[in-house]
Amino acid sequence: MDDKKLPSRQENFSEWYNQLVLRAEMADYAPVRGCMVVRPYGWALWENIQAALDKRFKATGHVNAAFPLLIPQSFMTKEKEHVEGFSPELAVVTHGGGQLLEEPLVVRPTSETIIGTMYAKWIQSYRDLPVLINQWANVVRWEMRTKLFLRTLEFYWQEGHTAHATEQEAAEHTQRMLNVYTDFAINEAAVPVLAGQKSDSEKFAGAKATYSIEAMMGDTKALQAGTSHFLGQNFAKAFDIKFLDENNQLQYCWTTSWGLSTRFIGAIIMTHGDDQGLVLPPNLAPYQVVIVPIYRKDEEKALVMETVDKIVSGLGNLRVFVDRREGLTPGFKFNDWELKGVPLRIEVGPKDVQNGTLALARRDILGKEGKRFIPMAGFEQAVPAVLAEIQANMLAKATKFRDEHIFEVSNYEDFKDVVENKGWAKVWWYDDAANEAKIKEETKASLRNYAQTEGEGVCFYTGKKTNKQVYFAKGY
RNA sequence: CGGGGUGUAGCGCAGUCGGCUAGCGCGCUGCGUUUGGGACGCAGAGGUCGACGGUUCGAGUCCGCCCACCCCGACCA
Repeated sequence: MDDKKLPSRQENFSEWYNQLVLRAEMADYAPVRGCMVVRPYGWALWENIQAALDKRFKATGHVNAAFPLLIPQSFMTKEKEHVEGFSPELAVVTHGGGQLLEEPLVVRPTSETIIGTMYAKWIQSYRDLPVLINQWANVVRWEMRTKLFLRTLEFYWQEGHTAHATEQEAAEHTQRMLNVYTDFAINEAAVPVLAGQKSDSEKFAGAKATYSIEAMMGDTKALQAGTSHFLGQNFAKAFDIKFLDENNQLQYCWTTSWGLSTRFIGAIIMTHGDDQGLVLPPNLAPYQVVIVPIYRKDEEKALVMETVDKIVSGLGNLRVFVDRREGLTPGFKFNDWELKGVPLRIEVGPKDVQNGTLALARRDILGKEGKRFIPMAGFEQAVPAVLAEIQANMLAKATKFRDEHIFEVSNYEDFKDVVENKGWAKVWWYDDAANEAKIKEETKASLRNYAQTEGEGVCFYTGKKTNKQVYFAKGY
């Protein structure tokens, strides 16, 4: 850990990730197995993710609320598939106030049941619909194997829960929120994702249909980065969520739920990070710009800091951090902020003050290539412009990488080679849960989601005609 | 739950065949010199060697049991 350099992604991607998360001070291991502490720098990134999503939720008509952490155990058993899916991973509270509880309480693994219960109480008429509520919350799932951000016993997320009068409206809303996630991932996080429906075997416990956004990590493994579920009337029936329609007919609601979690931080790290550390997209980075002042003597310091102050006030709308730490060399600070992934570094030294210039160093392009001097005059426009370039470049780079690692194959031999050594396989697929399970068993690759496809082809596995194309890949 | 690994200073590690005062690097504190790509000198602080039990004149070291964490597999946002 005290080695200056990280392990390279090439030689050990997993170790690279673990050390990076710790050393960049994103998170730390908690005293309880499988739990993590999200450190201030990691949480600041999460806050920016929250802000970007929350803005989009509000724009699509949602309001925020908070539902309780503890759920009566009996609630979890009301929807058949939901129980089966979640019972293995529930944390259960059996005692309270020193007494054995009459009914155990589960710590929410997700909130469909408790929110469904409340919706049943609140919804009477079609005039009450739709109900569009989101909550920012923590949830607990007792996972066997954990990894910082990607899978921990407790994690933070948002879960949206909506109730609608018609099937079509609920189905459209499921799609709308999937689009919101896609837009967020691409335009804020610069994480190119493929949005599509999950196979039946991969769908949410209790859903009619699950949709996901799938991202490709730097080791070409797939990460489910967000999900949107069409719940049909499953939960409405289990929790008695009913309304009277315009014709005075009693009907069950159609509901949806959708979530995106702190796992997304893992997606950002593994999509953009390099051997030098994190590379954070300007739109979400806790600090968009770090200024490293360079000086030797007090006279120089005074001059340099005067310029630094000018820059800070000139960049009032940006998240700027000035590294005022004494006793560290500029070189150390450069490396330190590169590890932390700050998109743009501004160096201000005596020579710059004298020449009326600033040195800009881009995080997405290391070394001399990414370093250039700009005139002090007009930096207020130049700096945001560079940030926009970085944002665009990061997306382009990640998209190129992803596209270069997706291969269309038409037979099982090629398929195995691709998912084992090359990346994702895009194939024509005739739905068959047994075959899907067999492929997963044999190759470790899972069906990520259905591609947006037109036309017809021949299933690579069965040779049957089909109009569906899917992505298979090893996943996190 | 299976397989592998690791527990010695905040972090990373060494500690030989059981031996006397438990060491190294980084970090940390103080002072000075440094500062445009991971600075240096000097002086310091910091340890129930994961826990329990055993063998022994003597245990970080040997034996037993337990615990914790990490990695790889079966499940998952």
